Amino acid sequence: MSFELVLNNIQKHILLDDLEKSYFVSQLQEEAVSKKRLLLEQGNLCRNIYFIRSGSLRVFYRSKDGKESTVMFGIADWWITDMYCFVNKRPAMLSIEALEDSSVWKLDYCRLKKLYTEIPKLEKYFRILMQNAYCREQLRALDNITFTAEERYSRFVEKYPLISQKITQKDTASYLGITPEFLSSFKRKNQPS
Amino acid sequence: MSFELVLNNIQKHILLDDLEKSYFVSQLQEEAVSKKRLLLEQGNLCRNIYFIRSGSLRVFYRSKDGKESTVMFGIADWWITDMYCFVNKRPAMLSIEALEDSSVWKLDYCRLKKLYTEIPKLEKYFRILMQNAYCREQLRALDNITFTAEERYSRFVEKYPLISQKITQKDTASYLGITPEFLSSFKRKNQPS
DNA sequence: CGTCTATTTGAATGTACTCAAAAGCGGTGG
DNA sequence: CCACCGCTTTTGAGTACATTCAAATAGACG
Repeated sequence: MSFELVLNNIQKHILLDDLEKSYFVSQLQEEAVSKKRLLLEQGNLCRNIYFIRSGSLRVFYRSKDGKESTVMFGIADWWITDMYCFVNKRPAMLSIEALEDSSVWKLDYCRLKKLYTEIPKLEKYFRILMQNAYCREQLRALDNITFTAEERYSRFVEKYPLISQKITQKDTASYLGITPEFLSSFKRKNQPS
Repeated sequence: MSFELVLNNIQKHILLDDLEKSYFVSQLQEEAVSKKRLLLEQGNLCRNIYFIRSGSLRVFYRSKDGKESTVMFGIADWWITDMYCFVNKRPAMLSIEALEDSSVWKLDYCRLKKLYTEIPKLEKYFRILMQNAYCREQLRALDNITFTAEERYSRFVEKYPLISQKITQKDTASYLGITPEFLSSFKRKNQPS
């Protein structure tokens, strides 16, 4: 039942035979999240890593005083979780909310661990995913310390055109680490229509 | 000849037999970098990943107008490189300089690739390294968008006491994304001795 | 000892935030 | 289908955070 997306994603990096494929997908569990609902809530144990089948999600941190910082957005064909808490079996520091009705495949820690021993090639697959994620985050950190808010905004729009189109300015601001008011003010300045 | 450090690092995560160990270390090449010299220079092809035997290094980006942003610091027992350019065989965007006389083991892309096929367990090892690096960078990005410069500074000192002790304020500032003048000004404010 | 770079200090400026209020927009119920 | 409600976005004034530039001081190194 439509495991195409995740299997194609995997096969960009490694080759699985039919048995491995069917075993891999047998370990996935479907979950639907409707708009504005949380897939993971800050404080709860983060048991799963999620592959997004459809929809879009936002991973964010909420500080004690209520300020939200968006760590990442996820769309179809992306893996998403609170990685630190997932791999260390800690209560989540991050929440994951659906920006629209979404559907994911989830894989819990034990199953993933078992998969690594049963299909060692998956180590390579996830090694490459982690490697890409690392590079992405390092570039983001570099952007954060190098550019002004305005520059960061235009770089974000360029890099993630699909995502930046569908999210609200409030969420964009919380990803850039600025207030929605300030984002609004420099968008106006640049669109003097 | 003192491969202890790197072999111990590996054995925190996977088990290699003696043959694998000796093969692995046979692929490493030693390189010495004296203080202020560059191990990698922005623009040059980034062929290697480096394991730091001794000393300390700084990975940084220099923009056209000469402003430097420090991406990371590395001390003994850490792996370091311009990961994005290493895995994509691109000219380096980052430079790596020695903060003091240092010594590294280097491993080039081809050798690492060969090692992955010959000792598949290494996929797990690097998967874990990449996973940790990803988590670290994600937390850093979160810090950058959530906290003020002053808060980021004290969090940095707490998280990396060894590193923060040995580096200059100029380098600290370039890691935090602020000017040395501003770092100096709030350090004074908090130490009214 | 002298040179070079890092650090400090201060004034002026620019970037980004806070708070408050108004306007816009989407969803929901009557 | 329209009216209302809640949330997002806009706008502006005042403030705080952080930079720039310049000059003085302190430290490191040959």
